[in-house]
Amino acid sequence: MGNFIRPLSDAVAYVASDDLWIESDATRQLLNTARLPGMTRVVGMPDLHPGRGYPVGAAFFSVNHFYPALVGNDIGCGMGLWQTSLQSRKVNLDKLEKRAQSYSDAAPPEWLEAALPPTLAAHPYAASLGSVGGGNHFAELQQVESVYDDEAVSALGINAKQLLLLAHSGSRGLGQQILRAHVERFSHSGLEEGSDAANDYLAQHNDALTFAVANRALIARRLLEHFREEGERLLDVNHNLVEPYVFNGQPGWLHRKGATPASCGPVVIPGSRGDYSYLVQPLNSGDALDSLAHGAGRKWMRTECKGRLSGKFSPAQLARTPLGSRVICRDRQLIYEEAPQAYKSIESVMECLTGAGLVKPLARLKPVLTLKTSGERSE
DNA sequence: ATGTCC
Repeated sequence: MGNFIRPLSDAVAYVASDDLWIESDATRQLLNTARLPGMTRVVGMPDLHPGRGYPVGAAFFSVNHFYPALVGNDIGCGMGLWQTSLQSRKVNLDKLEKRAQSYSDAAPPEWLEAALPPTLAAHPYAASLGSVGGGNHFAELQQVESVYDDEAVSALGINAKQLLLLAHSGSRGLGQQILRAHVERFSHSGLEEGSDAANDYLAQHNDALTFAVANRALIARRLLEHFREEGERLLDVNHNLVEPYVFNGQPGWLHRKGATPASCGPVVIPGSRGDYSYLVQPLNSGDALDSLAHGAGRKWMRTECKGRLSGKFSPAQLARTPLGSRVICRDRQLIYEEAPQAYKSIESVMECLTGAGLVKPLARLKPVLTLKTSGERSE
């Protein structure tokens, strides 16, 4: 067990194995971030990779102060899973792909007007609701490929003969605006627990969490309506946030920067669009700050993907994956940035999580159709 | 990551 949770210093550890790809830049960022005042425990997940100053795929515990800059711009980013009424064996992939081509990521204003409750309709960022966005966000139809625990899978409300819908998105422009306003006043320094500035940030942050959960629900609702299917939400968890937490009996603040909570029941650890995803039951993981990987994690920087892949693959070729799934993405740059080759293998990440005793796999999910329909971007 | 720098 201890072999998979590896110490880097007194306060810092990371979950890894000999077969896992971890960039030295990422562990360097992990150690740097651990030096912030008040930081007492830092754990890198197996999907750890370098970010802008702070690494992605890690959990950070601090006392007395917390750090909005560490949470980042996408406050409330997370994963929602829906059971759909689409029968797996009846799916015609060509037809499904064609139907998805006519889906636009931005929700029509008249649709939003009818769909939003009054509290959300009045929100300044209401126009973003129901849209997936860019970067690593996606909506994906998945087939239940293997079930390892029938009872747990049924208890979640899953019908293994019907497709699942996984939505990965966040608070869109809202979180961006909250971070920008914070950094303008306080740069990257922390906020003192209980101060007016801290309470003000937390109020905005919590609004963004609610907004992000609603966004994922509206994405699912729009997609299900588009395919004329029914659906039911099975789970929804945030992996970018800061929350009160007690570590070794000491109250403080847990920052999740791409770190899925292990304390909210079963969750999905998604692989890249060309790889499997795993539905898992989290196990006790106080050593890992009650956190899990939030995906496979990047292997290549965004800026190097097109150069490494465009000579070998056309965008049309990358719209079909090794597992037979289809990808809808109108942004030619993103097709390369989000290619399966740019990500670690999900098996290598899962080996670390199971090896460290952090999860029990419940089912393996195979991608069928991945949607990333954000608009054209030239270069 | 982003109602993304016009």
